[in-house]
Amino acid sequence: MIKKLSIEALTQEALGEMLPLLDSNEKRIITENFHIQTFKKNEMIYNEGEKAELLMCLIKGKVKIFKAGIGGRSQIMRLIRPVQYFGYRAYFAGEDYITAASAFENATIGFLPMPVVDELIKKNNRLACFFIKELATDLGMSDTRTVNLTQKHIRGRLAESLLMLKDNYGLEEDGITLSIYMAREDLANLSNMTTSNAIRTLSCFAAEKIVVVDGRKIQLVDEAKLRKISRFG
Amino acid sequence: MIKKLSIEALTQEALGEMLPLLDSNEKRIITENFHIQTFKKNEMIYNEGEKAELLMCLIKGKVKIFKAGIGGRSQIMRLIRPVQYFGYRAYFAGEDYITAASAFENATIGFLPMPVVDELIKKNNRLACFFIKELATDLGMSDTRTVNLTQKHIRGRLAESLLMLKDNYGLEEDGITLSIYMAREDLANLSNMTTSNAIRTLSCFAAEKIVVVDGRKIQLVDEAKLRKISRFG
DNA sequence: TCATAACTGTGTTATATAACAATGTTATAT
DNA sequence: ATATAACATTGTTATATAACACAGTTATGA
Repeated sequence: MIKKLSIEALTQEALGEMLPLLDSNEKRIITENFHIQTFKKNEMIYNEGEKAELLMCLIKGKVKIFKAGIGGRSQIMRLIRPVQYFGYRAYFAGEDYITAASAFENATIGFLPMPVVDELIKKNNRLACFFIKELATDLGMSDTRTVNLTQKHIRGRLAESLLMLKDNYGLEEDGITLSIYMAREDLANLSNMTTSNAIRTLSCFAAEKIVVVDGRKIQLVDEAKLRKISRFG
Repeated sequence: MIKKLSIEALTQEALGEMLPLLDSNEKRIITENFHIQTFKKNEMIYNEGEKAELLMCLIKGKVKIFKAGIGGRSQIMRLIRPVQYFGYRAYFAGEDYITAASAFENATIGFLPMPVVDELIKKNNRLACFFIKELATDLGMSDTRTVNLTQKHIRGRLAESLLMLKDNYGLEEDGITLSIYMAREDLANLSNMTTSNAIRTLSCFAAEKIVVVDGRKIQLVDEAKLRKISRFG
């Protein structure tokens, strides 16, 4: 579907929520500076420590933003879905990247140089407000996440992650299967636990009929219970 | 010093970093809508769940932003110093407060209704960019904090906190005494550990001649070592 | 189609840290 | 000056979870 579209159409697609905020001249500026790139599953999009110079827009696929922790342990900070923007925070803060991003599955990403974005927001206040809202929302989620990851027990953290995956990527047509298929290791990195414990705890949930697990396919059978465990489990 | 200033002067003071970004008309609008309030030590400034309607500016004193966790355990998210803005994130995100704020010591705070801020931002792009930068910086710190609190061991977390306190509030004239005097419980809430462990670990640091502790007065004797422990201890 | 690697699953052990308890110390208020 | 409460300290025990090890399973690619 998307892959059949022209570059122009892809650019339009990539404007996403920003589209209604732009006039035709601004759209022209964007189109002229925009480029699109595809990434294979697990391919790095940017690395910790690199200079941040591009606004990125996920057009297709899934992307994970993560941070290397102590001893090679990585922590998934957030997951991006189409059409969402990412990669711009560091530039706005005047920093290099403090996170890394990789394609969780094959992905199509649009890029726009941040200086261009900067020019645009200096003239278009609604666009500036868009970024303010994005950042404010992300900051709230990050703060909530900090407390969840530090204070909840392992069951609560996993339950929380499963619910977050549902909110973020939704379910298959059957209405209970998570639309994202992740390795146990990623589930662990998302929930701040070891892979072994992610596996064990997920098995527990399955034994308690809260989820049905078939390989990487996870069905949320008893969402109410999951929510209860997430609140305090 | 500050307490002798007029309301007008206090307002000026409260504009802080925003001041150079404003024209005289904007300053007038702010002055007309601005009000100032003092808070006693430990007094609540806003609570979790309340509607967020005011931009706050700490003119004098210290403020802690915290979040109630599981079982009454509270997590200090960040500490505010003069002149810094806070309390605006939730409004921008269209949410109610997800954190609470209280005066860590007697504080003077300026308030400006967020709708006024919104109006100003819509017309003054440099002001909008100011908030973008603030939010982007805070988001970066929050992400870093998430990994620090979840992955570092107890010594590393405490060391990290001590260094953060130094960065945030600086040192007394002697060049080694932290300018903030906090209860062990607060140090614990900052570092995601129990009060007992904050006390124990701080005693350890003292025994290792990394710090000198005298009640709530903490001297950073060996900052290099503290930094090393923070990186991995 | 076989070899290799990546992933999943399970059991065991070690350990960091919370939980609890009890006591000492220092502020605060009357 | 004394009572009361808040805070600091120390020790002990319990426990959640990491660390490790090994085996089985499923992809991957030559």
